[in-house]
Amino acid sequence: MTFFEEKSPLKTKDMLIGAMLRVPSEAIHRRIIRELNDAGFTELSLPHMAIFRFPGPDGARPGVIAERAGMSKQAMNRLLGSLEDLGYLVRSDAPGEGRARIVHFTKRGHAAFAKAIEVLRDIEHEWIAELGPRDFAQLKKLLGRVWESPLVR
Amino acid sequence: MTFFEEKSPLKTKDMLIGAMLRVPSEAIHRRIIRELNDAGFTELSLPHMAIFRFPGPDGARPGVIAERAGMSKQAMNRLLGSLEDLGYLVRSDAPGEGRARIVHFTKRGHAAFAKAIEVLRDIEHEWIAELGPRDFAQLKKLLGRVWESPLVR
DNA sequence: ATCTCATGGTAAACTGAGTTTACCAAAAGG
DNA sequence: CCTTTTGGTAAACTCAGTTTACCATGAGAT
Repeated sequence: MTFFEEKSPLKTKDMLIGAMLRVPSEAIHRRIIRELNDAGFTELSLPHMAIFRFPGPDGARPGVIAERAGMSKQAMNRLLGSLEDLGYLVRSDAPGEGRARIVHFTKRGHAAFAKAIEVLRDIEHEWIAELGPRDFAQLKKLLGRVWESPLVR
Repeated sequence: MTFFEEKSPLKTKDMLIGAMLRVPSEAIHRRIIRELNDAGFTELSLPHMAIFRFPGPDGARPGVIAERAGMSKQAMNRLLGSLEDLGYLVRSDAPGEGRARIVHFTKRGHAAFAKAIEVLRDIEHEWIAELGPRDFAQLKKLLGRVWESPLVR
């Protein structure tokens, strides 16, 4: 029996905003990884998503990517190293900027990132089919207002 | 410079539903842990949230809690063990149900869980203040429709 | 010019959370 | 009874992330 098949179903009216955001967010997360794997990017796993997530690492410096992901430069650097070994990206020197380096996707990296966005767009279409285009647009608009507010910092 | 102070600000119109759900969701997550810690529940950390999250572990069996959290029984059992050591809960035999056990909050566990819900309610009030009660209700309604749909499975 | 400091990156040791593999105990069902 | 199913537990292993430490470059100060 899975969580969602329990005897007394969980009522959305009892739910607070935390769970209501978390559950679909995690579902999307899992789906992206699965579809990426199915599409041939088999080495990509959950931690790599810290790199692939919006707005993507291309053209950014490792420290900035780490900061976006909310993790240490060291951890991020290791992740980047593994993705470099796997041929998804390269780190090259940023000329005339001291020790700074810049991350660039390889062809494979671009392909994977494009696939992730494609999956996300598929998901949006499914949500549109479920909610209707009007309500989906409204949902995104409301989430956009949350994003732009100080609530999320 | 933090992520949110970048030169060219990230535009919500470029954003896909994944990031729009993930970012506030993670912000809420971090906030709850921080406030729990500040309120004296200093030992609670991110992994424990797999237990404290809706609908809470009280009265449930370890396997069910594991399933809800999407992790193995073994990992969950270790987490439960640590929370038992910390005095947040007890696992007792479920009489007449074989090897089954039942988790119950202690006083401290109840207090922590209540605090988490309180923080969530505070957050909801802040969102209401930002969006207005009408739009916030609309947001929750839309997320509720997503929850009840097959999209999230 | 050179010294000092700030910045960005890297490396190694440690920690800790989760999976895999394996096993035990109780009930159910032939 | 013997086998299967269910629920829980334990130990070894893996791996991601932090802490601690260090190196290289450029900028500003004296």
